[in-house]
Order: sequence, then C-alpha cells, then structure tokens
Amino acid sequence: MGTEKPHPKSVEALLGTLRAHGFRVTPQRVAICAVLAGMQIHPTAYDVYDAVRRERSDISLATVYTALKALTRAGAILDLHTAANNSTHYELDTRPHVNFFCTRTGRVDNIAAASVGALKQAIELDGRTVSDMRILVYGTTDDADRQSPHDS
Amino acid sequence: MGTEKPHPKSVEALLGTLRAHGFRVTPQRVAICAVLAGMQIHPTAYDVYDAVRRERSDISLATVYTALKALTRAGAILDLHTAANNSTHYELDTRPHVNFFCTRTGRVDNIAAASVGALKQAIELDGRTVSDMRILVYGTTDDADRQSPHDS
DNA sequence: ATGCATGCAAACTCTTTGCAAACGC
DNA sequence: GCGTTTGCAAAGAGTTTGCATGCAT
Repeated sequence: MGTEKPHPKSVEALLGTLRAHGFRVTPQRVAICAVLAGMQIHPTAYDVYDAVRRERSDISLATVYTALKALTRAGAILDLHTAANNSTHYELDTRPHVNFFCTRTGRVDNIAAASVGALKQAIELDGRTVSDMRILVYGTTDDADRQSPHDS
Repeated sequence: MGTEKPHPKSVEALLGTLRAHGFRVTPQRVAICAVLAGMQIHPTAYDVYDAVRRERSDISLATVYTALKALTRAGAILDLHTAANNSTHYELDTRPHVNFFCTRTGRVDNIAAASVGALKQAIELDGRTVSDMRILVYGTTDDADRQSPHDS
C-alpha cells in the first residue's frame, strides 16, 4: 500500500557496483553517485548534471552521461523512458515495481504492488526468461483537486 | 497464453477515430492508416514514413509525425518508448497488455497476460485512477539458440 | 470560406563521439 | 604505464516548428 520510498541505494553501494564491474571510480563519479543517492525522484541526466555542478562547476554533461551509462551497465540503476518526455529518467530502485506517472501533477511515484511478482511468474511460465520489467502506469491520484479532462 | 496477435485495428476504425475527434482525414492520413493497419510489429515514425513513401513519394516525414500525433491524441494508437531505442514505437493495440522485448532477437511481442487486469485493479484500489498502462518486459524466449551473456 | 493539414527546411532537444590531456588502477 | 575517463566542442539522431500553399469540412 505504501507509495513513498526512501533512498534505496547508498553512495557506497553505487560506487561498489561500479568497481565490481571494472569501472573506475573518479571524483566526478563519486559526486554523481552522491547526488543520485540523495535524490528522491527519478532524475534526468541534466538533473544530475545540474545538481553536481553546484559542487564541481567543472563537471561536463558528457561525463554525466558516461557515468550514468556505466552505472546502468553495471546494473546499479535503470534507465527509464517515458511516453511523456523525450529524455531518459534514471531509476535507483532496480527491483521490479510500478512507476506511476500522475498526469495531473507530473509526479512519478513508485508502487510496490504484489501483482508484479505474479505477472513475472506468469510470463516465465510461458517459456520466457525475464531479465527486467518496466511497468509504467499513467493516471491520477484521487485525493488531489480535480481538473477537467484535457481537450486540445 | 497466446503470443502472436492479428492486426487489432482496421483502416476504417483508425480513420473513424480521427474523424470522431475532429481531426481531418486527408489522402496522406488514409495512406498512413492503411500502412498502420497492415503492420505486424510496432513501427517507428520513420518506418511508417518509409512504407507510405512507396505509394506517395511526395509524403513528408513531418506529415507522418503530425498524423501519428493526431492518432495518439484521438486514442487510436499509443506511443511506446523503449529503453533500448531512442525512437518512439507506435502500438496499435490500445488494450492493457505486456510488450515483451527479446534481447536476443530484437523482436517485440505482445503478451495478453491475465495478471495485467489484476495489477490494474490493485493500483486502483490504492486510491488512483489508471488511464494507461505500459508494461515493458525484457528478456529472452527459451526456445531459440543460446547466446553467451553480453559482456562489453 | 475557414482554418487545419501539408511540404520543405531550419531549429531544437537529447545524446554520442573525436581528440588530447589527465588520472585511476 | 596502460587504458579508461575527462572536458570541450562538434556531430548525430529524432522530433518539432515557421511559413506559404493547399485542401477538408
């Protein structure tokens, strides 16, 4: 039933995963992982760049992209494409769960639904092996103010 | 349990949905919808452009984008972002289901899993309204030849 | 007749790449 | 020391937009 989630990954865990996969740990990557570990939502590459830039004004956006790709390849994070935005959002929680996009507030929530496991099992019973699931659900949360259905 | 699906939408249905939402039906859009209705897989905008160009060599890629956006806004198709590709793929089957991306063959299959409905219900019980679900699953089908896990 | 749709090209956004210098292992 | 990583800038891919013309309603 819970909606909010605490930071699922620590700086050390992120860096450790990088190292374990043969990627190098640079001061830039330490700063990037620190920012990632402190982020509550699903940041884009530019979000990360913008946050890291406050400490290290010399950081390059290309470096952020490289680091995020390394983290993705190491399995420490997931890249998340949405239909609402052209840019990739990154996900720190690598366990199967539901990403809920509220079309009214623009928020992205993580939902831990029990049915996700059942879904995975059903697919694997059908002669497949699942390595990764991305469940994107669009809709609204019922408690906020109403807004008339979009027209244009 | 079924994996393959026949064309879920006819040209007439696509054009009718456009018309019902106040969009105009032009010869270009007829050609675009005809191509969409005949497609087995999930085409990109360029795939559609390339197919339509065979009949109408004067078609513009921008026109294809405009038409696909109109179809999406009318609810006739869905735009589908994958984590594997930068480009948007379009989905003709607007009912909730699972898109399975085989990481070995690059194929995209539609799976009608019963658990999808259960998942939607679980989310809605939690105080939300679901307008759209995209379930992207990555993995392999067990029947094909093996391939060693990717490294680089 | 009104105003949406078209075609073309240019602009725009996000991401990747080439290269020389710097640095982690 | 070797080979990855960095920063910069330029290139690349995908998509959108401005504008004059054309066409569906």
